[in-house]
Amino acid sequence: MGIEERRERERRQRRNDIVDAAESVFFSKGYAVATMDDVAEQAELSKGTLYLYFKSKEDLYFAIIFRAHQMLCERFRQAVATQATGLEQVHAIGKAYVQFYYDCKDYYTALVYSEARGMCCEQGAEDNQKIHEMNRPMAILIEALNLGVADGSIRSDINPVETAVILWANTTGLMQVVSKKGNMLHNHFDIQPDDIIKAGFDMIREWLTHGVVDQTDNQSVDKEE
Amino acid sequence: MGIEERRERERRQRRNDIVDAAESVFFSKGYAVATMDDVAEQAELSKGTLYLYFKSKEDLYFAIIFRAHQMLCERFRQAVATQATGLEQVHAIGKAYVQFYYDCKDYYTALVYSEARGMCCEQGAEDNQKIHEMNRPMAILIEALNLGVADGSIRSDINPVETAVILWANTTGLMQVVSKKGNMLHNHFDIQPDDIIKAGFDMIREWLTHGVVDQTDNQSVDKEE
DNA sequence: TATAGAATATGACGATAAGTCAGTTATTGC
DNA sequence: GCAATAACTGACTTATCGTCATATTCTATA
Repeated sequence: MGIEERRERERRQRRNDIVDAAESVFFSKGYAVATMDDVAEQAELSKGTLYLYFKSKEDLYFAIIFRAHQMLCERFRQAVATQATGLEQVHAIGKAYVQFYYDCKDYYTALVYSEARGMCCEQGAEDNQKIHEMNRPMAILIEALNLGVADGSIRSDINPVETAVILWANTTGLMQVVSKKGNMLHNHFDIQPDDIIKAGFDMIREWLTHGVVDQTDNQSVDKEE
Repeated sequence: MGIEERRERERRQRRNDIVDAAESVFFSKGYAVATMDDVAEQAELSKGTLYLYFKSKEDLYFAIIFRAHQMLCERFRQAVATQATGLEQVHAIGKAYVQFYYDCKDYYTALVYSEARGMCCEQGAEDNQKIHEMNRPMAILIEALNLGVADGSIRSDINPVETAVILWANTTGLMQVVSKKGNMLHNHFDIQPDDIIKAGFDMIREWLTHGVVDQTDNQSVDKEE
């Protein structure tokens, strides 16, 4: 009997509809200002029903954050797929993160919110499935670094896991600064956000290739002394 | 007549007492959970009085954030004062930031809150005095980088302002990751937060000194090929 | 010293919004 | 058709921010 299955399917669908409504409301008014009544109205449901599917307003935001993670992951996967060497994969991941910021500011904000809350480890995500899902970006980065060390495009004296954490930290920090202080940097110091991002990426690339012997291209290879 | 002056002094004192009370309450219960009634009780004042000195709960938190900025600045100044070369000054600033995190977790949290809100430029700080004060850390960093380029301890092909922004972004990103995901990193990837911090600093140092000719010490100088 | 007026402080109250729950409606199995 | 189960509702409770009419304290002056 497929009734149970259909019920389950409809339940998932309804849940999804609620997240859609929440997204539209949270993104347009802002999470803090938006109310659960707003979401209920948008979803054409009563407020009580929302609480049958999500245990709190923040839990509902978690669902949006999870979507953001999945979207980012998908972009990372695509970025990696287009590049042959580990170094270029790492670079492509970084670019994908920046592009994600420009394309999906609201999802990016949700991601930052989750990082600021220290999710994807202890609270919020009870089941291991989600924990794994949320560490996926890091895993992709580690893979790319491993490949880079193996194919010789990245210096071999690094610890891929440590390096992945550092690159992740650098990139998120960079985007955080650009997104929150971009205007100030422009007004007070007369520098363009894009230049900052480029310089940050150059630094990483230079460091990752420090001491690497050139093979195919002569791009960003050390030539001193 | 010094009455006006005394009034002003007492007003400042009262304001300060309120911030003290708010600190004790916000830090022990957490900003989100703490209520203005809690603060009022701790300050031995009525809630209404709080609003004579601060226009909102968040405004009161701003005052704490400002204290945090001042403390961090002071530590940066001291860090710089103990070092002779620009490179070591930069390193000392980074260490001071990490130490600030370990010594003053609550103030650090307040700082992160302010950065996440994109303060120290548009909202929150109306007067230019405070804006300047809150960009001070960056200014100190730029100074150190300029010195480093001048004294030859730092490579000369960098833009000090851009570099300061990048180093700031890297370091805040690093500490953010360590503070929010430290446990996860330890449990899932078996790496120590301290190792991450060290590796991140090593990367910066190596990059800053890339191509620099050794002079007095042989620490962290390029020696490949 | 007595008092008008200014500065400061109070706490009950209004407004808003998260979260609950007793009751209603829809669906399913028999 | 009907009992049982699942899904849904919206009025209500609770919590807390911020306000404001009122009260208190302080100061200058007669």
